[in-house]
Amino acid sequence: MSLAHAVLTSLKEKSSSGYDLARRFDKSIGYFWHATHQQIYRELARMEAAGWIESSSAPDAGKTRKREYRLLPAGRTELARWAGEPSPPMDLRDEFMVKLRADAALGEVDLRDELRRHIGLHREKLAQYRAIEERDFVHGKPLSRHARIQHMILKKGILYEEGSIAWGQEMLDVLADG
Amino acid sequence: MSLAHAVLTSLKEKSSSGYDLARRFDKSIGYFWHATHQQIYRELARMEAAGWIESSSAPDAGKTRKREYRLLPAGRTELARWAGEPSPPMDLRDEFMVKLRADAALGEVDLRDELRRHIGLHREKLAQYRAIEERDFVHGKPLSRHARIQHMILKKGILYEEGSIAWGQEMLDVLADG
DNA sequence: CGGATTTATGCAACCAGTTGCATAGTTGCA
DNA sequence: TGCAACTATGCAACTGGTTGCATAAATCCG
Repeated sequence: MSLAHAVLTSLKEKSSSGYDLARRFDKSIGYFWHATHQQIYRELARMEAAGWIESSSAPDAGKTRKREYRLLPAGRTELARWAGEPSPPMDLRDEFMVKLRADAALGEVDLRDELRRHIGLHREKLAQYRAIEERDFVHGKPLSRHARIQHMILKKGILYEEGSIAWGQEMLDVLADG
Repeated sequence: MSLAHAVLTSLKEKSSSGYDLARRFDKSIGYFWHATHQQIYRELARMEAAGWIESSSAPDAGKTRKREYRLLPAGRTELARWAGEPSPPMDLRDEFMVKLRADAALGEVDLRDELRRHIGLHREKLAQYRAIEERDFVHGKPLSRHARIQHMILKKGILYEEGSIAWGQEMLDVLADG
């Protein structure tokens, strides 16, 4: 399971509350591993019970229930152990591909509008990623190892979105001829 | 949920036993939606209860328990209804990306061997896909709408594998400099 | 002042996917 | 003849992910 370890990584970078983690997730590792706030709270509770992290009322909590979670040495050890293990290659699960195949078999469904919508979504994400790239990585100055790895992770996302857009255009041509 | 509809699509193409479906799954739509034999048998039972498919002892069953499942009109209607609904864009869930990020944060994990292994797996899949492409789609003769759509689905897979290989090479350079 | 939105946490129920195991007939082969 | 491998189906238990809901304080804004 990766969610716990993704959270540990986030906490290594910065001690945070569950809420902050949930938001930061969507803007970083979330490109490759999405999680709802529910899952994150559940993992935090488990990991605290396992002694991987600890928590206390957040410094900026005021009267709220806000808690801050911090990585413990046992959590760091566990993260390193897990990172060194082999991982299965990503498996693709694309519902739209299944629908295309259904259309191929039935020949009575018009998927062009839906495909155009998807291309639009890919364009939006690509624009977001490019904005982050320009802001964080591309201004000539030399980058740290940490930053170069993060840049490559972002690039993987950019590559995927670009590929999806190009492929979508071609698919649109095929559906138009039908 | 898509698994049921992926199975319906397969049955539209050809009435089959659960075992055959499980094997064909890995060689077609399985690129974009993997399923174990367990899941498939469970879906078949549900769909038969719902009246979407029917079954009888397979013609070539002999003394075995082998059953053949067939699509019913209600199943075809359901498949068309579902295919016309909007679908969420695929969400990426790549464990290796999470590990890379852990490495970036910890700076003590060497992921180069694992990355090389992944590049190798992508090359293997790419070779498989290319072999299927040559066998089924590329011999000059004009293709039906059905075949052109299937070809595009395969191309999506090819594009993904090619992108992963190229990206992996670049990532290897970044990890080498560390 | 008061209602809408945002921050922040969490329970409970459900659903989908995975794993381990059991069963039973068929085929290959030494 | 016997046993290993393959075809074929299925149950039960578990894990991970999703959805709906509940709570509660802070902040925004007319």
